[in-house]
Amino acid sequence: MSDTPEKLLAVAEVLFSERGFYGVSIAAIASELGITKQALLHHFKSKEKLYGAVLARISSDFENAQQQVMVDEPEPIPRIKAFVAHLADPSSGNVRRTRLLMRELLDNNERAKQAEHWYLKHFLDQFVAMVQVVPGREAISATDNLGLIYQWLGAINYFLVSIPTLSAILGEESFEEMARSQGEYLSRLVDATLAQAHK
Amino acid sequence: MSDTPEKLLAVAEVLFSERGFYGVSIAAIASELGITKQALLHHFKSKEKLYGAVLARISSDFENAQQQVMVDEPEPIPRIKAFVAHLADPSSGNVRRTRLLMRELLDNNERAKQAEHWYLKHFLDQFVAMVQVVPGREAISATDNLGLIYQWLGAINYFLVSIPTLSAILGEESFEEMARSQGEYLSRLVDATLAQAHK
DNA sequence: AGGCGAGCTTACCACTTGGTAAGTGCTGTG
DNA sequence: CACAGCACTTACCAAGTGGTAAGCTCGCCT
Repeated sequence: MSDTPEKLLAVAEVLFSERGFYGVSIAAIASELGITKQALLHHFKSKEKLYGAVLARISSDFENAQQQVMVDEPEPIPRIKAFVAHLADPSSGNVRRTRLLMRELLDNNERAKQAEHWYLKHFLDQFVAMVQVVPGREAISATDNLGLIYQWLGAINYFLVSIPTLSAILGEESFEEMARSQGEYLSRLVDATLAQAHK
Repeated sequence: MSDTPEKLLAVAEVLFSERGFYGVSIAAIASELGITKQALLHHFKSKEKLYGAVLARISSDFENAQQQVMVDEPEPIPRIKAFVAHLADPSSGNVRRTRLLMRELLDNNERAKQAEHWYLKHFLDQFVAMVQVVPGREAISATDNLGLIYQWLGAINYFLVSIPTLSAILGEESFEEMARSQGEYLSRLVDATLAQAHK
């Protein structure tokens, strides 16, 4: 077979995001790939390390998107909006990545308490820097800016994670309406929270 | 032993919220309770049913809190703020409940796709009703109001779920600063998003 | 030609999983 | 006193878990 490691990680990402670390066996991932469990263990020495490689891939994807928007959009506020819109875009793989990161957020204090490097630390630092160049926010502490970012990330991630449930309880057409408006909701959220910041 | 069912559910809630449905075995829950696995299976016929009972308990807790705030606080906006503050209060058991519900949100489309009654449906309906009585929002569609609520819930839940991670990456003192400001952040979020709503 | 390591495979391991079956002791109630 | 039913136990099970050990085949380098 000899799939590329990229292919292995992509499949593992899908399964881990759908069922979580404990919910997926290495045998299940291997079977999805059409290889044996031991072939998978041959590439990544353990299940933990495979999972870690998946996380590292996601964090590097996010940082690339961040660099991209820094180049594409020079104005601070439109840049933030563009980045928020990218993170919330369900047509990218971000729904899957968001689900996986949410699971990691829930599990990591059990499994990786001593791992001092949190995968998204750099991503968050960059995000804070993006907010701190907005006129009027330079004087605001990094912690307060992070608090703001967490509101945005919370709104984005909670919606993405809820998509299957919302779709089921609202019905297809009501959900579609809500999903279509989501971009506008988020844009307004960024405006509103940035505007009233000078408390 | 003959613990009350309440005690069994409380312990199961703690474990499920920490490690998730797949991460906890019924044997682990039973051992934490000091009873045998089969004693636990005797009360709740299966692991699924035990988990369902835990979820039902949480949703009834939330609805009770909702009824309470309806009585205590007659003014629409202060009522919403009080309820948001309650949900975000880490000193209540809400951190645990939020974690569990977040896991359920991630897992339920796998495990309970056909279960037409979503545990928090009534909670959400009530919440929409709370927003719809705010002056100026009566004319706004339920879907749009739900979109707003999802931003609040996202901000609250994402922060609560992130507490262990944030505490680890920021350090204890920076995290404490952020946590102390959290109530104020949320109050401003509600104000800001309600204020600019008349698009 | 010989050796070597990458990339597998088959065989196996101890352990845990959720769940069943059958029985035991206790506490009513007729 | 008999008997029903609740709460619980021991004994067991098939299926799956992550992981190890050892061997096989191939291309590549000396």
